[in-house]
Amino acid sequence: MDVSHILDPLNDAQREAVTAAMGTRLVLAGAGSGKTRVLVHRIAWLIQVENVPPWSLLAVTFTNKAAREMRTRIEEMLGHPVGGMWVGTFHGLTHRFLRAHWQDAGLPQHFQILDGDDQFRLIKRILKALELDESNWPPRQVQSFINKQKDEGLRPDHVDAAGDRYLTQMVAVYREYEAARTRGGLLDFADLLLCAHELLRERADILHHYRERFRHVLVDEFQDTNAIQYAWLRLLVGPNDNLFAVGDDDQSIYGWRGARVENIQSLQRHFPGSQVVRLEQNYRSTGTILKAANALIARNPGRLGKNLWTADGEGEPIRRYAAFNEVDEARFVVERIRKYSTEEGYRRAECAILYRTTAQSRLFEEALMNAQVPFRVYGGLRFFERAEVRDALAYLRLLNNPDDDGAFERVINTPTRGIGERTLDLLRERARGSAVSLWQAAQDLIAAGALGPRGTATLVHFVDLIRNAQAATRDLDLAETATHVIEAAALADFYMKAKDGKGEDRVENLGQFVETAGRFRQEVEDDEADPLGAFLSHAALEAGEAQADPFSDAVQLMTLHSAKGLEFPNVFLVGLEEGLFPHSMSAQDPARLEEERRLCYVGMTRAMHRLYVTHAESRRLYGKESYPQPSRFLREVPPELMEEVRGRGVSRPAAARAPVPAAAGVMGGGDTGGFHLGQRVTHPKFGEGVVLNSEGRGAQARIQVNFQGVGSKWLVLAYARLEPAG
DNA sequence: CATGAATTCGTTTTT
DNA sequence: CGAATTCATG
Repeated sequence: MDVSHILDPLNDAQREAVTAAMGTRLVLAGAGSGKTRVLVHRIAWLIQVENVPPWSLLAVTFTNKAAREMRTRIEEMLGHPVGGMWVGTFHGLTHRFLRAHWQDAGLPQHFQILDGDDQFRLIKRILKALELDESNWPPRQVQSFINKQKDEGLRPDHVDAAGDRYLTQMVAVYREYEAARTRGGLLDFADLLLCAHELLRERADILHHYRERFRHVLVDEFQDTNAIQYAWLRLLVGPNDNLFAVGDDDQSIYGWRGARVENIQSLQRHFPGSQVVRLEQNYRSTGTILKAANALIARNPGRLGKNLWTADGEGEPIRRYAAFNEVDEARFVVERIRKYSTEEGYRRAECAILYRTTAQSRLFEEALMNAQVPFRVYGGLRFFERAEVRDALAYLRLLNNPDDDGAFERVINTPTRGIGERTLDLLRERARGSAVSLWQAAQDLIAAGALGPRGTATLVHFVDLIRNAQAATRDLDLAETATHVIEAAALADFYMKAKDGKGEDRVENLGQFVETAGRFRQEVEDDEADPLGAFLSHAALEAGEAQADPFSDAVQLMTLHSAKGLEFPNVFLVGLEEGLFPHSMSAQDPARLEEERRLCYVGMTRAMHRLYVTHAESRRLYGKESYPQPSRFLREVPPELMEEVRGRGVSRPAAARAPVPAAAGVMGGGDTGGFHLGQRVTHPKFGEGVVLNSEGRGAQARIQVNFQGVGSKWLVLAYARLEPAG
């Protein structure tokens, strides 16, 4: 077998990983070191050289996009489609597994998936039923509690709430949630893994079968795995010991949603024969960018250790720009982008603006709009998340299973058909009282004549609508069914009449929805027994692309989180200010601060040729002016790698120079002697600076001032001869 | 039951 | 400041 096509494009470390003998391998793949390439080539190596049959391979990723990319690249490399191999996301694969083993897992045959939004609504309904006040029990908090437990593999019975009133109540809600979820024949995202794990754990025969089959398990982005995902992997791999995990502890940025970097260390403990390969040669960035990123991330303790290097040149210095305010920051960035795209021949799509929080995008959107520069913002609503699409989906769900309370609640009055809160409350009460679905309760109340003429009529109308649609679509395919239901419910009319001006868009999306359903039907095996059920799962597991035309040449705007895995010739990392980045919510906890630093590392390593870091000296935040210090991350980059960009000689706007006085002593908690935070002051020895903080009162009062060129100092107010800067 | 006013509350997000 | 959600009123 000629293996040159597999090995020739690889460097030594990559080759070592790809050709490794059987056994568990941990590939620590630095940013831009060819991680996907290694995964793809490893699979090609196993199939073509080690003669591993494709059906004994399982490759798992986090996102559908990554899964698609991996499959495409494998098939390109092999020159033909690979049948039998399982490539997908954790959720996609476990879903497939549970669909095959619904009976063993004790699930209804046509169980459906509860997505995040449905889950949230269900929790709200439960809180209401339990008469818990939402201000004391915020649904978001309850939701994250439940998901956290599940991500740790804990069912309600496993949570030890002894003696803790708060926990006890949370667990009670969790239990009630589980009951409602089970009644509806639903699994949430975490359940997919939890149930798959439990089934493998409890059924030796099934476990044996899958271990025999999947002799090779490969995982991408291993540092992002949570407890249950890792437990599932371990169980599946078992004594085969053929786990090929690729990850980078320095790019772990999802700790807040349950990811455990520690899994990387655990892997080496749990698989004692495992070997580590480091990929440190970077093919993306200039030497300067890598040096800066290395220096930054070196501040984090407890790393596995990795130093990126490049065979290419140093490149340009990192450019740092101190903007007067957030508007100036946006103006500056847009001006540079214009310059690069007009004078230097870069495409606009080769410029990315990366920010910490989504709220920051607006300023850049405005500035780009003013400058008439096309742009694309990532992370908006995706196709299956649009209200009109979710409405149409809810109708399909109701056809599929009328006892789906979530779907019922969503469309009972969409379009408005005169069923209000009071009728709905009666329904809910009845449903809860007799432990039946809302659908069943509706029939019962109609039969009992318990509703009054108006309520009865509207409810009968709705029940008939669903029943008739069920009957009428029995022999129709997916797209025809969707069309029928949209017609029958008069959804298009409803959106057109809504005066939010989005009617046209919405109706167009409905059309696209029908098309999507049609296309799905074609892609799915013809022998799919339950195309509607499969389509609904697909909609839940894959929310689709976030609109926008990926081919247009537009500046890319996104959060640092969504930038992971991408690269751009010109990167603008904006808002590098204390409080914003690192975010104030993470400032207290060292672990979270380290994650912020990794986020910064991820951002910097997205840049190929040029990296800009910007911060504003004054920023309007929540309607108030703030005067943030430059981010500590700026100080953690060696100064010799950076070059300050001066403004174009525009004079500082008066607003930034002389902020509106705030009440003395309020913000810093101390006595400021008439100065206020953010005020510019002069000191006979240290020169000009900005008031940052204060503490103490009277003779003890101290004030912190950040002096230009000197740094920040705490001064005793009584002795410091401070004067307002003129 | 729909509409505008009042109020609240501000990370990161995939499946 | 602005969105998103709740509240009071035709």
